[in-house]
Amino acid sequence: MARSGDDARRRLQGAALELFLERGYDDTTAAEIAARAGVTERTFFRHFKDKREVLFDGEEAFRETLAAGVAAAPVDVDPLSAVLCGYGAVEAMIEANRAFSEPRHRVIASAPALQERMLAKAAGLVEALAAALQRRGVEPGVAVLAAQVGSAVFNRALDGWMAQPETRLAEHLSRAEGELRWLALAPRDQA
Amino acid sequence: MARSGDDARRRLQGAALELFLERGYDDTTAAEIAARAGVTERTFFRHFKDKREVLFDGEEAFRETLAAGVAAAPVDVDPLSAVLCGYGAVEAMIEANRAFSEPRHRVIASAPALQERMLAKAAGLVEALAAALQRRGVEPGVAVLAAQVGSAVFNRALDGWMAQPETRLAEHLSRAEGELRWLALAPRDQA
DNA sequence: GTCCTTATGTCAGTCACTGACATATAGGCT
DNA sequence: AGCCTATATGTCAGTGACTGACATAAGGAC
Repeated sequence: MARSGDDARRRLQGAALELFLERGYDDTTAAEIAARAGVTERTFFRHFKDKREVLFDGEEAFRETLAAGVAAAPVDVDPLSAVLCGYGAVEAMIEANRAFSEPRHRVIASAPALQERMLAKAAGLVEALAAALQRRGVEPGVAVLAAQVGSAVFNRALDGWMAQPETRLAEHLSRAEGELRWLALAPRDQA
Repeated sequence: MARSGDDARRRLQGAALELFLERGYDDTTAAEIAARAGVTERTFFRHFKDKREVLFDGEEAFRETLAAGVAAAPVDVDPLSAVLCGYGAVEAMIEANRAFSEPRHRVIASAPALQERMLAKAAGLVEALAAALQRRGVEPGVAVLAAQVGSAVFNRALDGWMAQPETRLAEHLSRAEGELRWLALAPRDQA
């Protein structure tokens, strides 16, 4: 009955997404997810630290790619640009997963508990970005600031891309970057 | 036995903070908190939606003050400055509560579940800021971006203030704002 | 085949949290 | 005073997330 373990893991993720879409997150029990995946509740909690986590797999790989992207940025660029380089490195990853992340996003948006976890994951990414910046010699406090600002820019780009998927993510990113620069150096404007 | 209800609420918050400091968040049960406050577990959950929430009271008032600060900003200022005006409006509130928020912050930092809730509360503040900006005529997407960036600046200021409480929060704020402007318009720099 | 590792099942238990119902108390009304 | 209503609380039973301890089965190395 026990083969690779990764099979069960994937079945659990699929079953969870299905059930969350069908009945909603709160009305789905871990035991039900496990049953649909053909395993027991205990196995569910061996694969995932808690019920929320079943929707947040692969965030570690994402974080590492992001940090690698920052590390790979040209030595002489400013911190914010380095962060945006990091995000550039994960664009492909994101654009490839759109079909899966769309329903996932809908589920997350419907359950406060999942939104909380998403925010925690995002904070983890910011932390990783800041750490990568520090390795480039950026002062810790400024590194966190740059990482958070970069994250905000990326969020803006993501939202735009969700609304207009026909335009490339990279395009949305540079558009958001432009908005940031306008915001930051427009003391005396307004539409 | 039932007087104002607010008494019990305050006792619960005090008991929770004490116990979390003594034994840690995870090793403290809601029943224990209730017992120390002289009420039952059921009463605890009548006052607070869940165990985490006992440490996050008053965030609603904070959010409203923040939004009011944005609304009260001069009509002609740019979005980011309006957000910083909002934060300026809560400075006094924060500086006054330092004695209480220091141990609270320590507890939160020690428990992942509490950090998650804190992030959720911060996201709520950003949402309120963005909504306030929209009421000033700022386009929704840009409003969220400005709110997040402003929040990042304020976080930076808060960290600085925690480390150097002898300097006023306002001073840290304008310092952080300077760092942001440097970050956003320094394509071609680096220390 | 034996042995070891790993994925899983089983079971009992703790604790967060909820709904339903009973009770007590403060304060207003007559 | 006596009554009445709203509100804070107590009591109790129940669900579901999550954990620790122990048993078992399957795959690979020898």
